[in-house]
Amino acid sequence: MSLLIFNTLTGKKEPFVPLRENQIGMYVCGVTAYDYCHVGHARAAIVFDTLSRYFQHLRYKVRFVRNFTDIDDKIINRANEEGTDWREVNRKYIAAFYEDMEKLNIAAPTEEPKATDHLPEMLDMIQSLVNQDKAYESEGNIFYAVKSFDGYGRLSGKNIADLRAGARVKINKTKRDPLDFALWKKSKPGEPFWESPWGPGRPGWHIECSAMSKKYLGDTFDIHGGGKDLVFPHHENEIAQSCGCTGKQPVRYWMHNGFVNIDKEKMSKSRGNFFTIREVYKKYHPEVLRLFLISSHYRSPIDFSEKNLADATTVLSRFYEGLASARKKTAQLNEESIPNFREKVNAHPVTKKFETAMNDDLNTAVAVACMNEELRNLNSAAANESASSLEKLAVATTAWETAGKILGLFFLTPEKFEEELFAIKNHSRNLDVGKIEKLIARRKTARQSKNWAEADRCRDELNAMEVVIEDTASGTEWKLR
RNA sequence: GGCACCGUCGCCAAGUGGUAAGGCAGAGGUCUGCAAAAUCUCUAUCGGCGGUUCGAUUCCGCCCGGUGCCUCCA
Repeated sequence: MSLLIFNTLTGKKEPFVPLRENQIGMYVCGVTAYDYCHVGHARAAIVFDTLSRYFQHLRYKVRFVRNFTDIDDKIINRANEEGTDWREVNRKYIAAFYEDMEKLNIAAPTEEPKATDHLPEMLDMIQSLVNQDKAYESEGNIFYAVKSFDGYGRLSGKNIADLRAGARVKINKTKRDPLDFALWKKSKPGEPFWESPWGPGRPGWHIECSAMSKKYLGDTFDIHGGGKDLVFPHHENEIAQSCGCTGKQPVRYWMHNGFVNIDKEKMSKSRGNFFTIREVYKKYHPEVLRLFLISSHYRSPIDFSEKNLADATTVLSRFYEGLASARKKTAQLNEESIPNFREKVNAHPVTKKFETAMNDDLNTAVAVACMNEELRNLNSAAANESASSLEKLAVATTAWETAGKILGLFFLTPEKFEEELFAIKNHSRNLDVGKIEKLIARRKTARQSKNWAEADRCRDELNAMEVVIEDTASGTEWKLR
């Protein structure tokens, strides 16, 4: 049973074999810091965070690099629009990025390099390409000569001859070939610039990833990830640059996640059909968003909709409630009191099923299904009075919870989750908690005197406020529908 | 125009050459004063037409429908 990963380069699922035993080098394209992140960014972050967590579960040491593009036309434009400095734009949106990601329980990567901190590395690479005649200067710009690299197009499955250069973008007359791309762009007056052997300018977009992945992970590393939209030209160009420079294949496994759609169409900035992550947080819990995004396979498109988020909310609430009741039932047990606890957890059927799903190209959809199935067992066992089964329940609960944590779930206590969910649901309703509690107390009194009619009246009133009550052994509990 | 991908229950979503996971919604039962929660049971032959095969939803071809990439984009 080994891990299979779909490699964009070959178009097939391949057994994953790391370059160095027990150690993985992984580079994921981060964001250009010029605006708030949308749900598409969340998906990419979640996919590769989950992959990293799973690698760690498999006892690999992961060196995870995720960059920030902090110099680019869009950043400069945004600075002009907002009437500030481009550095201020970076500061603002990188801070926002961290806020959004933390709430999604995205773990910090090992390294988070920024393009502008790596000018020497980029200039070195460009120089090397120029020296080898794989890049040329034209009017203060440096372009990569695509024709000099015969592997160009392999990643994206494109035939260079088939590309209709200029079909959608004006042909730049300063290039020798329309497919050539900029390694270095001459700066225009008033733009930020760095000195170079070819005059003042700034790096092209693609070169930063080649330079930074090389610096932090070496000439060849295991995994490079990003959204499908980066396959061409970004990653294609990266291969051309890195390979052109070092003569080595830079990446062993290329992984690309599918898009988040709205009404079947790709969510994107240019279409304007996007929801920022922070907008979503106003109505749905961040962990709900995470669960929703891992409920489909990472390479499939996923349709973002209110119904889907609402369904995910229902499921996650069930997860947390099940976790709470299973833990409550096994509260008097601990790891030490159960012989070979860890081994039992690792050998538990849910652990095995979970690993089988994840080993199949990170099939989180099946992994979530496993959790749903096991939850039924957990709930049944938690409702069972038999003390002899408690040990089993404790093992099963930990196995189940561990699987959830690898998926990046259960980063809150059930109580905290419930509290935050309440806050989100109540945000638009603004219910009077005092009134709710008063009604529950009145119902309690009525029930004690078997005045069912009065008790039901109280409940109807609560129901009208979308308050659902639940009579348990330890008293009446309530939550928002 | 080139190159890819997708079309599975009302909705979401896995999957396999031998007759289809899971979730939401729905129906019924248990439990409950009644509810709720939990639990149990039930609900699809996989866009269409051909082909290959003992057998296809799963492979091949065509058609229909949808999407993506060929510009920046997770």
